[in-house]
Amino acid sequence: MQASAELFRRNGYTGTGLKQITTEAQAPFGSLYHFFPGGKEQLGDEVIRSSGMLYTQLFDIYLTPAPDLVSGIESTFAGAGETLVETGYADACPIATVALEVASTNERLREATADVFTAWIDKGTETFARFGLSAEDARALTIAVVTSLEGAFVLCRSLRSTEPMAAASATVVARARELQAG
Amino acid sequence: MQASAELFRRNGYTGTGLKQITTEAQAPFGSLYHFFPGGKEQLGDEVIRSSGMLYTQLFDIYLTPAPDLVSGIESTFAGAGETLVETGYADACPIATVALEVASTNERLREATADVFTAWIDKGTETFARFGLSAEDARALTIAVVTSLEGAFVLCRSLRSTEPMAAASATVVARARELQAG
DNA sequence: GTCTATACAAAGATAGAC
DNA sequence: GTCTATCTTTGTATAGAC
Repeated sequence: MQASAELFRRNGYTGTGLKQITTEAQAPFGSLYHFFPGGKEQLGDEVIRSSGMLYTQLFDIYLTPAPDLVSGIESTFAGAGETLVETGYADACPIATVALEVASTNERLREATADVFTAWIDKGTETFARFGLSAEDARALTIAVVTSLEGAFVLCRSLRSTEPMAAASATVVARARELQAG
Repeated sequence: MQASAELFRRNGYTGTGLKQITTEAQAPFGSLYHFFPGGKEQLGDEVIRSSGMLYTQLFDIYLTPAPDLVSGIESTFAGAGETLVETGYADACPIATVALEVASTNERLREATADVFTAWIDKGTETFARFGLSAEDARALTIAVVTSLEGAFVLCRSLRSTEPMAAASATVVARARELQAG
């Protein structure tokens, strides 16, 4: 399950074989179908949900303890950039690659990714509201953070540079200042 | 080639079979290896570059003729949102899915996607500079546009909603205003 | 030179031995 | 109940008929 998340994140859903997963996890092949009778799709579903939900806590790590909105956003993007560099631009969003792969091809998995993004947005909205934003503005800013992060991951991983992460950070900060000014 | 681009965009690189491509294109299987001796990787390389470079002209369509920076950006995001809705959230960026899939698994294709993004950034920087921004600011704003679009595609396709596109648009507009004010 | 037919490996899935 | 061995399909790639 841990190994699956890692492989899906780096190689995608269609790019990861079940044999590869059991080999990596040092588990016998048959046991996979014991724990996941629904096969690859059930495994994918559960991996998306668990690894996605795990990321919800990043809001608590980076944003909740921040002294103000702007510094919270800046440290979030800085943290994402560091992770990218430390892992050789491999580890980024746990579900982005899979989300794009399945969006038009597998409805069950598409819904799983949608549920994860929805959870992130709800959590972020709640967190940003504590900084004095209206519910509407807090939601818009959260979506801005998530979309900018996701887009930055695409460009950073392709270009092997953190420049897009910095540009994305400055952009969201500008929006945060604008919303905070009212 | 046209059919390949369509399939790669919707199903990804690993998710698209060569037989699927020749069937869709109503071409005999053998002819694929006649035109692409390098097999799937060469085909992928050429599809990424050609479909990616084709998108460069979107800068000329949406941004160049715009009366000002903000309305140009707004019409770009609005256009992306319309395309998404019209195609049932299938067609978005021609290379995003593939870019994430190959970023850590296929160096040749990763470079192809990087070359495309670099071309977009250079083209956008040039376009934005005409609106009076410094080269540095024009580049930062271009990267903001591309990352926000890419991230919005991820969320919009997963959630089947254009809300992220609207949030991304407002965010980039805020940054554009900030840069223009100096 | 085009294309059909096939080779060979790897995919997902299952049956049956332990 | 766990896992090995196998089945079927699908993938990429190629050889050879026309």
